[in-house]
Amino acid sequence: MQTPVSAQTFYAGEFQHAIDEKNRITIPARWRRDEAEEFILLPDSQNQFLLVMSPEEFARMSASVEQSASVTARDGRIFLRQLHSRAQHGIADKQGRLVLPEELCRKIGLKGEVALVGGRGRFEIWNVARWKRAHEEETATYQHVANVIGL
Amino acid sequence: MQTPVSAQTFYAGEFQHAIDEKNRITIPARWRRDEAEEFILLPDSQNQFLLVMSPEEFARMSASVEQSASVTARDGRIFLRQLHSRAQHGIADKQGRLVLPEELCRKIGLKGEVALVGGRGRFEIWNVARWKRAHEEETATYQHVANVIGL
DNA sequence: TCCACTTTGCCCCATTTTTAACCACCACCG
DNA sequence: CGGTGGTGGTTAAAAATGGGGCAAAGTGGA
Repeated sequence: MQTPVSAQTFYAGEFQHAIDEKNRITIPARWRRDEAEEFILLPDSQNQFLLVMSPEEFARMSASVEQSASVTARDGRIFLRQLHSRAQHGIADKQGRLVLPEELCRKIGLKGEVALVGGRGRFEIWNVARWKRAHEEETATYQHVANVIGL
Repeated sequence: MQTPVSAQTFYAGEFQHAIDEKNRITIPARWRRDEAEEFILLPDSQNQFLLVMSPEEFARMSASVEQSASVTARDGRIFLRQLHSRAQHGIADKQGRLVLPEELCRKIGLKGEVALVGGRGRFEIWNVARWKRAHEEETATYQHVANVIGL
């Protein structure tokens, strides 16, 4: 692997893009690494949003579950089984667009406008309306912590 | 990392500049390090002003949250999530101007004239009117503390 | 089992919109 | 007056978007 954990990709910012009738989403140019990049698509446990990450990041995530002290070996196995069956491959086309399977879009409610939310090692794709709602809830926590650490 | 904490950049002073219709702000010449410098743009938790810092400084900030004893693990996670999604990359052009995303300007109310306020490792960009108000409030506290420590 | 026929995915091209590089001026300060 | 720093506009490049067409894969019937 070329990227050590400490140099994890950082997807900065938040974007709002269209998703067209063919379920294609343009990945922000600043987030692109190489042409025809490969991603793992993973709906979150509540089907609220779609997690997108590199195969390497996915491997890291799997590994961290296995090593977690707070999860029993049995639960870990079951979790990983589901994790792998829920995950899908996604490949960006030469225009830098990610094509999403029809069913995923329906399940998560991705249509028209979607929000792309950056993060460390991964990013999320949301239905815009739902994202705004979820975002506001988190803002309270954000402000609280910001005050504590003086930001 | 090349810059040790002790050699943190210090942006001295306070400037008042125009922001043009393309949302470009000239960074004071004295604050410039290299050509086409890269910054992280982070709105403060109340959207009162825009924090600008180097990627290194941002990494330091993230790390300090993770290590803070006064924040629970869960709150820390939520905070970091938001921190990373709120932050944006900004690159200065060859004239030494920072281009701000349209939405950030709207959210924080940056238009026409803005105030650039220096600090340790970072600086802030304010709406002029709001800055003056906040500044006056702070001046009282400053004088009080100055008297206490004999400055 | 083989041959239509439909469906889906992928690739490429064209258009519009946005972003970044470049150039030129003005104004202030030494 | 001369250089540096700040500002405004123009041009060129890149990104976002939309649609068309070919090819491979899947389906059903003879």
